[in-house]
Amino acid sequence: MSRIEHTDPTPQDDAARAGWLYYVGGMTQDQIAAELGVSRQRAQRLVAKAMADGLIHVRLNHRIGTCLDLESALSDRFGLGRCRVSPSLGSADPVLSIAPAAAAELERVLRMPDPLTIALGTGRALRGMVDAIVRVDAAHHRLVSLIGNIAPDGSASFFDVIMRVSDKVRAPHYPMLVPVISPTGAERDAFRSLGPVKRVVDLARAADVVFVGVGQMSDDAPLLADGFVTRAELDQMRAAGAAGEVAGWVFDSDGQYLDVGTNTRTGGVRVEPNLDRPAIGIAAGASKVPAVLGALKSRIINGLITDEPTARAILAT
Amino acid sequence: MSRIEHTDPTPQDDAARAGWLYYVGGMTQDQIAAELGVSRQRAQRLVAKAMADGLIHVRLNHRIGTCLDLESALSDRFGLGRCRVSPSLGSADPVLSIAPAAAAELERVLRMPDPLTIALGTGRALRGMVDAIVRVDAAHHRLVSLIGNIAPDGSASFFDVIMRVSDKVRAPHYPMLVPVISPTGAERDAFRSLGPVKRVVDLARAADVVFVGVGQMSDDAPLLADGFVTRAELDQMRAAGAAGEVAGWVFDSDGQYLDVGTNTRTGGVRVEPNLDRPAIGIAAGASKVPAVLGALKSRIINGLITDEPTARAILAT
DNA sequence: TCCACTTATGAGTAATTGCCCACCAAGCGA
DNA sequence: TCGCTTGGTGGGCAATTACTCATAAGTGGA
Repeated sequence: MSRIEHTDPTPQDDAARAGWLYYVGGMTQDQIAAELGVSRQRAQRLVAKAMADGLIHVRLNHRIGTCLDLESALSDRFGLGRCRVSPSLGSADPVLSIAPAAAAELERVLRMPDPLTIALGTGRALRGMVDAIVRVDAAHHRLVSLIGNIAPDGSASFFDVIMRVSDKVRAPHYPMLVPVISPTGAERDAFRSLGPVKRVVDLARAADVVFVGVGQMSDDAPLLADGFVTRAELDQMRAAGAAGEVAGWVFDSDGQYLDVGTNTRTGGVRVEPNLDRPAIGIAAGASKVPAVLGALKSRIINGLITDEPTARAILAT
Repeated sequence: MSRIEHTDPTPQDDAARAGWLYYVGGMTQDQIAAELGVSRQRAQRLVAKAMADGLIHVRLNHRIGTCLDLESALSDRFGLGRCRVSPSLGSADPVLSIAPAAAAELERVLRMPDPLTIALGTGRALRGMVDAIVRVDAAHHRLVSLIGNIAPDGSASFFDVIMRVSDKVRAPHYPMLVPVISPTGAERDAFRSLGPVKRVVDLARAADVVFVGVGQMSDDAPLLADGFVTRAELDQMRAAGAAGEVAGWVFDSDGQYLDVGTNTRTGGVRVEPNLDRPAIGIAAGASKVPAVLGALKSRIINGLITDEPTARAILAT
């Protein structure tokens, strides 16, 4: 008889087991309570915890006809290499809708056997994507950040997309150790001239795949909400035609990068239009439509993951 | 403005959408009913249908410590290349427990970019695995059956594992057009000498990966239940030491193939012990323990996907 | 055209779940 | 030691969901 190492189940183990019994086994919480020898209330809490901790992954295994139609319409019009349209979730946060689709796409890339350099932006959509991916082993890939990781207030909490992916898939990650937006162009250039920064910049520029969010420049602009640009700067850039932003780089409604405002001081790497490698935009929401449209027009992104209402709105223009 | 092809949503589309809203969006059935413009009862039925049709995939994204311990104990003892132990689902059918784990493993293989020949057996466990896989595009692989597809009663319904995989992943499939077990050895040999059969046999023998169920030889033997062997043949083989069966080929408690009973008339390809390629057994249940143990001992299988109680029982011997 | 038969629908109802709250036990600073 | 916070527990209850059943709506064959 073999000896089995006996490790005590952690709270997460219990939650995982409860979630397993509930979602896969289809048992009632009463039955789970009996099986695990705990109270029904505890079983309920374990099941809820399993969900909250993302231990249980739910994914839709059916392409809804309407969404497929939208995908092909978008692909045709903008010549996209990759396009996914998730069904709407009604009035709920659209990030919830696109996160699983984005996660599936990132996983697909991560599962490629040849070593790749994967460049990532930031933002709520990317963050949702990361939370939704399952742990896969992808230690042969390199993850590189497109955007600086030094925030005006010094906090870096918003910029842990790359770190979280790295955590989950054990791939080496290369954060870009520069301010997202420097106070002056000179300071930005000073950072850029540092050897380690240069290397990360070169890596990002040569990335085999790019995943980015797309920011709007309306009053709810992420750049404004997160304190990277002031209201005055936002107004100035809007006056110059700003319609959207990718990795902090602002462009107009035709997807042409501007030469004004914070664009002269942005620290990260710009995603060049017409890349010959996949540059996938992940964005949904009514206010993002002009931004996404611009990025699609000039092919700053050549792939799109969005939701149904956004897809319709883009096609309606 | 682009023209969007407008295909009417199929019943499955509605079900998928309802399931999406319910499981991903976390909406109540009342809300879904309002969103889709149907009655609450209909929403409930759509959600149930989405689940029943396998449109919603639920998977556990956490390795429970206890199961990891069992996996390493099994790997150590039997020198396994691959080993997965699923948490038990209590008294529920163990196939439900191992199917998702088996599906994940098959998907992993299907996602490999180099063309592979994948050999498959049959049985309830394999059938469960197939039902649990998601649609991936794997047209570059070839699927080959290890076991004949002509049943004594002429029906082939039980043998559609390979066809179902093929359906889901669009890979070419090569069924073995011979009786599972022929009435006489001579007839079996006659089938085997046919050109098309020979080619499938050669393909199966050279398979890069093998997935098989493991059958028990106790009174609930699948071979008996499905009418491939008679009670008398079963008793004869048991008297000769039969402990289990893989792809219809019967072996003893040490995993040595027997030369008696139906083994002289079995139509399919035998999985040879000590393959240098993965041969993964998918089996769980108390009555299968001696069979699995035998197959592990002689390395007819060098990988195992099972559940917690079965793993414990195997290790307790 | 009608009838037997299957299939879908909505009402009602029992089971199940999510959540609030009062309680308890352990840890901790005064 | 005491009072306080923190984290967990189970009772109770309202909300939500699953199931049963009677009925309506089709469907194919005579």
